Amino acid sequence: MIRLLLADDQALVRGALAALLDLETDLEVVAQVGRGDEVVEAARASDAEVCLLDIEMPGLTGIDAAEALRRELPGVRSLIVTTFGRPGYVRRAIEAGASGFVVKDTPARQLADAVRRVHSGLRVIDPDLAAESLIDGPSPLTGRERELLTYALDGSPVASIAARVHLSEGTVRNHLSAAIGKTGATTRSEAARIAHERGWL
Amino acid sequence: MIRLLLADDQALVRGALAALLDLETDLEVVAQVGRGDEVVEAARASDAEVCLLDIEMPGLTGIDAAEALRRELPGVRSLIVTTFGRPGYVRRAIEAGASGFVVKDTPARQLADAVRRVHSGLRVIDPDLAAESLIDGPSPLTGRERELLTYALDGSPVASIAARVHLSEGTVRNHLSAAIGKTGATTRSEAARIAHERGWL
DNA sequence: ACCTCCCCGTGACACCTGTCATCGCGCCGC
DNA sequence: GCGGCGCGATGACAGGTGTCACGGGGAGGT
Repeated sequence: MIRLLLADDQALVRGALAALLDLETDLEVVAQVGRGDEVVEAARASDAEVCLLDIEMPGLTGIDAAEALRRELPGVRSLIVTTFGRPGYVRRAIEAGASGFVVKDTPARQLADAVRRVHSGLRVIDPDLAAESLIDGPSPLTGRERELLTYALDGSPVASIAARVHLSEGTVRNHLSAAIGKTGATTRSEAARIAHERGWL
Repeated sequence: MIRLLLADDQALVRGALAALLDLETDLEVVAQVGRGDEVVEAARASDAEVCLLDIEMPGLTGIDAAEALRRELPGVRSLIVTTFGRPGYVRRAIEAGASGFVVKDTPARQLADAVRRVHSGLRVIDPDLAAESLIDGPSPLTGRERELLTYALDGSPVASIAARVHLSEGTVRNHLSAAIGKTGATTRSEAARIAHERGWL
């Protein structure tokens, strides 16, 4: 009997996944949480063996939760199950110690298998995503560029970004100009969108 | 026995919802599709009574699918089940003839109840969303403004938008300026983001 | 020590953008 | 018929934006 923890902020999806996995005779959902910062505690309390983690969650990212799990409960394995197959996510998930990475596009019947493989110590990574994350490599953005791009995501003017980070307007424009060059964009908001799609933020 | 059709582009979620709903003794999932433009055909072939429709799907929006269902198979009721509780979505869903609107945040056990109510002819609408969609009213955007905002969503410069719709650069700027005023934004990409969040696109 | 890279800043320049006033056209509704 | 409104367009202007050249400082590697 493999003991599972589910973490997804959408209650309906969480409950549905639980129903799906409980149909398998060798799997048992022993905990469900809706926030990333409740994962470690719930995993400890429920004595889970494998944690299915969504990435976009309040409190803590699924990737950060995987890292916390590796640190606090090294015996527990994590499997990232997410909507977005952003190449950068795969890389960061693996670096965070996750044992698997599947997108929510995969057929339902393959999920249980993925769980079993992860439980037995194997790595499960969506092959298309693995290839994609290899070809465009790691993020070329520096720390500042990444930060400023996240602030540019909503289309704020440079002046308000500069105020938020306590920097000169010129400096902000310089960093963003560099980011625009690295993403192949022509506008800061286009650059922000591209970086976001690739999981660089 | 209530006959259900599930439409969601994420295979895992679709399968999981099927598992969840099949646990109910009075419900039966008789069809599953991953595209909006396959809904009507599948509903007819499977003789479904209630259709659970996600909004964001390839081919056809869940809202448009609901409209097509009302036109082609008036006896079939639709229940929108979506990730995003954008106020404008609720309004458009109701106008398209949908009988219900729930977000994927709702507890799993309430979904089956929502299905039963819709099947019995009642309307099921998330109360918070209903209130929200009343207070900020219908979209104030004109057709052109809406179209240009969708092109502005990715942060394209005005010049490329103008080229795509075969309009003068000045005209595009005028329309976008109007949209910026109506959304309370200060930048076209901020306006695009706001309009998108409210379901005006 | 030297080089490289990231960070922060300034100044200047060309270009893009948002706003406004003003025009003409066509389509409704009253 | 006349006003209102959406649509397309032009011109002009202030201010925002992207780019480049050039500084200086600090951390890390050889």
